[in-house]
Amino acid sequence: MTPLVGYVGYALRRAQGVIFADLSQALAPLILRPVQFTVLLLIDQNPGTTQSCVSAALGIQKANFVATIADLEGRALIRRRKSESDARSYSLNLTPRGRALLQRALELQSQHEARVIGQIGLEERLHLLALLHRLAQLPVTEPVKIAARSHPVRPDSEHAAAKDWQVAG
Amino acid sequence: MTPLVGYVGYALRRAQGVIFADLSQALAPLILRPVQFTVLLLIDQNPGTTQSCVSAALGIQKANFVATIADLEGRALIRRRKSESDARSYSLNLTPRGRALLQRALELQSQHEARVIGQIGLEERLHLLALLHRLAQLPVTEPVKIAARSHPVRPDSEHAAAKDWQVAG
DNA sequence: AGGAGTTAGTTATACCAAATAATTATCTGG
DNA sequence: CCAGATAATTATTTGGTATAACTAACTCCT
Repeated sequence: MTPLVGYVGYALRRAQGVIFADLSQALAPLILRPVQFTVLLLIDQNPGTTQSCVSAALGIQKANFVATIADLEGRALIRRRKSESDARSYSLNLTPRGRALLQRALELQSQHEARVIGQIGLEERLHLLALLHRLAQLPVTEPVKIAARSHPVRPDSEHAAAKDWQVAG
Repeated sequence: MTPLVGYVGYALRRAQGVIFADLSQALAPLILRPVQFTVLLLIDQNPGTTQSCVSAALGIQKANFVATIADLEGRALIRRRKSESDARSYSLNLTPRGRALLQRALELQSQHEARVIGQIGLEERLHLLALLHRLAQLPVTEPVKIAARSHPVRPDSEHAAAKDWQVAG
């Protein structure tokens, strides 16, 4: 029933879902989601960076990034201070607590990568990363949105719900 | 700013997004989304199949599949008939119009795959598919959901500055 | 034959991620 | 100094997914 396995798009989607689930599971004990982990990591490696920088690096719109950063601050994992050089922006740093949590997260994440290596091997993992990197460089034309459906489910149905666009993070 | 490229999860996510966008774009002239394309393809290759079969094959919950199938039927691309052998289910088939559209979609999709090959080459594409297949076989423990944020934004945030956001509990 | 339990399809609902637009405060370049 | 750009925030909308409940029809078991 699934001759789709021969399509790159489908295979990518499947693999992405599995890997994401595994990483989510790995970080769950820390009450950290993958995106939160990467935010901590980026701040750690770029002390004093700003919300705009981090969100841009992750491809997240700054508006949607506010709640994420506010949560991490609320958990005392990061600190936000008015930037000296630019009063509009905040400079972000990890708190000692954030650094400690990141340390534990990195261990869990390396166990996750170890599972990946268990599936495909050390050398093939590097090969995969190279291939994915090349794929990601395919020129992206501006995403044209298609209406969820051309015809209402039921003409008389008030708000026919249900959508069919895939992709999740 | 992105040392994340060395992580399989991140690289997968990026590549998946780009490839999905390219396929979406490719199918846009037909007002077909990737998932609709795959539904048509599966029905074409499994004439008389049911909604449950198709939705299960695609990993979509049957409840969320209703609107998708209703739309395709509304566009006269598929036909739904009460199954003879099981009056609960519908048997699905493409209409001539659906078959014609699928044909055009397949051409556009093969152009899409050609672009993929343009990025990584014919042989490497097969290699990639094999690697992704192995990744997808990583045992998935039941996805443990983590709350989007542990500390919800204040409900009455009319005059709430960022620093006022509270730690819930 | 007949009821218990199951399955196909449907509806309604809730949740969450992402996109958009508008606002305020601040910076920068001519 | 002012016009325009930028950082952060808020509110809102949209789209995908998950869940529960319901109806109708099937299966199995005795």
